[in-house]
Amino acid sequence: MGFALVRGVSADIVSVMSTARERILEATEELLATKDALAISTRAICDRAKVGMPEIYRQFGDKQGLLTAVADIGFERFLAEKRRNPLTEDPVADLRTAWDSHVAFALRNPYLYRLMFTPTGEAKPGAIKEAQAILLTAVERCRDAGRLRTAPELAGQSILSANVGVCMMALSFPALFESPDISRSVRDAVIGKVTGDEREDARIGEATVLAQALVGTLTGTAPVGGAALEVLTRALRTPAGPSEP
Amino acid sequence: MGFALVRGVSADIVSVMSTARERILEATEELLATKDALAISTRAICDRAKVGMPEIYRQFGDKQGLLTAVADIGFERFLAEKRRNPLTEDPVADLRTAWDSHVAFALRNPYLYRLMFTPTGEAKPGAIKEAQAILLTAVERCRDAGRLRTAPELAGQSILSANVGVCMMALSFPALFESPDISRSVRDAVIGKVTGDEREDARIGEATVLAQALVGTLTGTAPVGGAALEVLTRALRTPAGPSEP
DNA sequence: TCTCCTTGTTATCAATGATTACGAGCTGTG
DNA sequence: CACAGCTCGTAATCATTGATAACAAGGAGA
Repeated sequence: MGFALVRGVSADIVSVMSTARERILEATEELLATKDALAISTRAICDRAKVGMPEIYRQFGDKQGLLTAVADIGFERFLAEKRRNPLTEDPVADLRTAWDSHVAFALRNPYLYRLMFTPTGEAKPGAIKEAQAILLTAVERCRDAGRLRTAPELAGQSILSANVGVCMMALSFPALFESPDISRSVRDAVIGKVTGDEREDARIGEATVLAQALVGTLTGTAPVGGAALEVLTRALRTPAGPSEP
Repeated sequence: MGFALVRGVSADIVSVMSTARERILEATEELLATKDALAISTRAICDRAKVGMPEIYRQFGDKQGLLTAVADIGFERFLAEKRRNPLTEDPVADLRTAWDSHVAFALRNPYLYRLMFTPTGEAKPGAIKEAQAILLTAVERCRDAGRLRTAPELAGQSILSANVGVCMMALSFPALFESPDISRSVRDAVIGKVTGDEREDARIGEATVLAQALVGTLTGTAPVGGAALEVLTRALRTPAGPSEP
């Protein structure tokens, strides 16, 4: 507790000669591009940030504190990247592109990603809740479009868990698990299950209506009409049948 | 390279006064029950194992080497537990119980699990391939039962990735992600997608055959026969139609 | 000007991973 | 039996690293 104030409010020259705190964060991020978080020494950070060792502890209290702050910044980038993805009129497709952008981020920043999603010790980055919130709104767009089978919270948690799993395996065992096929497979499975697979729904729907119409007509209990008639006429135009190979 | 031999072949008294190597491994596992792997000091291991510091380096060359060996032993336990699961006549249900046993293991041995599935640095435990192999045979049992839509390798990789993701999120963010619902949701999504959801397949299959028969009959291009006839008569016996609410 | 706060420097501590040197004790061979 | 060779244990030592303490420099505001 007790974050040091940044020299009053006169943080104008920041972009030119950034404050010590920012330089430390930046240096840590740069080192994270090549090394694992725990393999980075505080001295290396201080050298690169041109600050003395005590500065880290004055600013972040702890190495853990510094790493947690870096993880939060990582989440900020992560979420900013997701927010840049334009929303289309198909919320389910938007879920899929969000998944792909998640995977791309992980593969592009492996060490940062591990720091963000597998924190060590007690200090968890708080920004994960924000990620969850964004995912939740994306899922709720599906619900509002009538394309959700599950509770939105559960859907979001499921998607995020599976997404992280694909990334972690790709990072930990790249030789065995770094394949776009795996990502696509799991992605379509989870998203498909949660939102209801469009094509299958359509096939089930059409075929079911058709069958019901047939039964109704043959048994004389219900005449063919409405939706059943539409499907029936469409089926008649395509002699191969409503199902595709 | 160059694992030290264990004092000839006279490793009989092992259970009474175990060898140094075994004591070190055992001590590390015990400490892993409460601490993270990187938070364990080699001295603490040596104290508990009643060996001197050089013994670790003589046996494993490195702290990494020791941790990798422990991870491999962890995989051994992990796989032994899976092998104990009896196989039923439903290979898909077996996949689900394997998933659940995986999650249970992770929650029971959090630090060991993290060491196994998110190794740091270059040393990866080789036993992950064994885990993959076991999962592969389980998947192939599904294929042999005609219950697989995907290539077995891809199916196995997908299931394992998603399974690890659920566990890692539960361990890293227990407050937000340690819920059996999430595990079940992702499990059924991935396994269902890979093996084909039984009920949906049935519905699609029946309805499609029925529709094709109808079209064929009405257009005169193909008479109703064989499977279509069967489905048709069954449908006629259940006026509510083959689909359920 | 004087004082307070921030920042930078140096030195230092304790813990830790890793290694060397050396000796005790057992094993197998001549 | 004696000797060489190996495993194993002990102690001392190094370099690195996380973390602090002590103190000086320097600017902002009363």
